[in-house]
Amino acid sequence: MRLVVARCQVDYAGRLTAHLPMATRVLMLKSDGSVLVHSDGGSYKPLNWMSPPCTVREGTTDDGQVEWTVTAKAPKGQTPDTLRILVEEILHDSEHDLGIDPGLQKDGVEKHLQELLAEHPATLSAGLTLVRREFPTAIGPVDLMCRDEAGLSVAVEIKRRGEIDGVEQLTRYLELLNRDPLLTTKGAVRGIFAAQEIKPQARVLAEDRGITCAVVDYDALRGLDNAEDRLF
Amino acid sequence: MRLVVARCQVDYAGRLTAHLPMATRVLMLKSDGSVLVHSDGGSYKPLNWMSPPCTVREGTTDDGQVEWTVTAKAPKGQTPDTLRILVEEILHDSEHDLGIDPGLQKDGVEKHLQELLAEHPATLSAGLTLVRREFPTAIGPVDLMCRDEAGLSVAVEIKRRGEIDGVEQLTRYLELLNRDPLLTTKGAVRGIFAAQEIKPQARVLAEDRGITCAVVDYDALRGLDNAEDRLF
DNA sequence: AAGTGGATCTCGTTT
DNA sequence: AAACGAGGTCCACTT
Repeated sequence: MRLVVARCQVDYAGRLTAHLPMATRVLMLKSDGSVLVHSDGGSYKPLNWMSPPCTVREGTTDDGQVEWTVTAKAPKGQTPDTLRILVEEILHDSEHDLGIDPGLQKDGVEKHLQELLAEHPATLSAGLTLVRREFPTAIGPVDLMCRDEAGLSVAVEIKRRGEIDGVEQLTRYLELLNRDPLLTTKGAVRGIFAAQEIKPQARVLAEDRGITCAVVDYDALRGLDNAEDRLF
Repeated sequence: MRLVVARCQVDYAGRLTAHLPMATRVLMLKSDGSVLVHSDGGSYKPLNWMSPPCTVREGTTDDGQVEWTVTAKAPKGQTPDTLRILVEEILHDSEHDLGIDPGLQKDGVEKHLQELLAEHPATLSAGLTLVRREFPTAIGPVDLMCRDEAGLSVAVEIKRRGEIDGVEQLTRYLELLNRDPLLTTKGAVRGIFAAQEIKPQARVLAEDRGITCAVVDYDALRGLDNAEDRLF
């Protein structure tokens, strides 16, 4: 990774043509050949860039100015995109060995949602209390096992996006759970399908099978949680 | 703009939660408070980031480690997104004054002409039909690629003011396009140089090279377009 | 200000 | 490998 701060002008030709007038900018040259041109503002998107795979060629113009030409690997039969950086003055230039990056862990919302709903099961249905998280069955753990005011067992399946396969999953769980005499003493196990967003098809299927749909307000739950944290 | 290379760990909580294990990365702290965390690879998208408006607070943990907490301006009633950067070791740290950036030029006026002519290619030459806009070549996209009544390919270069360099540009495109057997089955690719105003020198050069000049009546084209809009 | 559609989209997952 | 959908989308333009 090479970090350069320079007065430069940038021209891009590819799907579109674009031009950056001479000004001071940050150039990030990654070891895979990709180049990012950033200004001091805006969002995470660079003013201009070249995505890998691509190659950087360093040259000089007739005037003796430094010129970087970044050429993308052309898709077969197509023409390569090019990024031309004309450097007027280099204000900073440093090279850094970052090593390989272990990469981003997206602790999906699903897991966080499960934690939050385990803390606040009553938001799903009034009077609901948690029995345990990750309640084991022969075909995998049920996200939340709860009990309602009437003492009935309630199995909760949590998804970020509620789609048909999630309903199928919960249905299979309910099938198994309803064979367990310990869970059905007061009556059949109820199912709640909880998600931030429930697709229409999934909702129809769920309701057809007597499964309750619960649209979860993630932000509200987080707020609820934070409010409690502040109390203690 | 502050550029930092550091061994750090990053945690994001917002629409989703995400975690970056301890590793060496580049941190870009822009003057609007926004922060970008980049690795040495991937595309222009940072591993993690915080978009403006947001604020950075520099603190120290109980262990004495540097910790940056970036907090987004929360939408009303909602909980703010946060980005926590735990810094283990700083390998590079520099501050740069970039000034304001003049911003990206995405060829604008010319673009509208291109749209209008793409809608009405026959105004350039009777019987002309559009094949595609921004037809790609190795040295940049041809504004319009068309076909005439005889089935010949026609490359159209559009300028607001037609000057010599525009003719040179179209000449380069034609040179490349005429090497493509798919475009030249019925004969050589023709060129049309279209502009609101064509300078005499450019006209001479174009005609010398067998390129047709077309003076575009911008107002008439707009009228034509509006008339069609009224019909449908 | 809110909504809409495109993007040099990027980034996953599925087919 | 291509196709499809979602995104902490971003971004410009419209209502």
